[in-house]
Amino acid sequence: MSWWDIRSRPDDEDDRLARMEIGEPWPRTAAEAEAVQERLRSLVELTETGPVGVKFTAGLDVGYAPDSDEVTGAIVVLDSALRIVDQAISREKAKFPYIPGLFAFRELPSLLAALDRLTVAPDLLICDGYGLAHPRRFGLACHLGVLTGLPTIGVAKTAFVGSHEEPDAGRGSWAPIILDHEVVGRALRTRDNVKPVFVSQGHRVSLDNACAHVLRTTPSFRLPEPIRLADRLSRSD
DNA sequence: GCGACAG
DNA sequence: ATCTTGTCGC
Repeated sequence: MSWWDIRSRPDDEDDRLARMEIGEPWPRTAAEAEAVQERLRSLVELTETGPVGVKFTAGLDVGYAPDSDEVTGAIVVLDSALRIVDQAISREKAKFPYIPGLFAFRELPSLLAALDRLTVAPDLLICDGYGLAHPRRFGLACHLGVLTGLPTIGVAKTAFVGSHEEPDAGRGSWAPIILDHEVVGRALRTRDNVKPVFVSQGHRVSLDNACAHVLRTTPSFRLPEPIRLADRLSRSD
């Protein structure tokens, strides 16, 4: 049995929750984690249009080792020509199990540690997962944005919440993702005749610009180059 | 109640 | 996410 127990109850409500917003301590139960999401979601900024001349774009991903409970957070920073200018990893024991909707509590600690190890400060973070397109409108990209204050975008490889039409076959085509009668993201085609990716706002970037940044950083493959490279880095060694 | 469910 | 044989399609 693992050290966590998602069935156990929190003891001392409010002060404990307030401290958990900044990760002291890190939530241990699903109820605690959901409460933190409910409290932090009001801090998400969705009306800013986003940075214009982005110099350094970071891609973030987390890799899992086969026979351990270790996670490896990886970040790659690219310049506007998509050349690598910095990268960092952080490997540590997982602090939360994988639970759909609470994904961030598993991946955030190693990503924040890796961010601390960068020497080049990114202007924009592209996260592997969702942002606004989330049951409580607070996916990994929103959470990372609120904690760092940086503009963030969520890019996921599979559908999670909401529904969407099939976008046209050409690169750049898209269809809105609808959840509870609201637009929470887009299914965006990044290559002709290839499955779309799922883009949603994280923090301080409009949906239009989020999609523009995704296309700008996706010259060759299905996924944005920053995420591809971070994924590769998270598996190395 | 049952299945589905970002990585 | 990761393991992993075979299978289907271009």
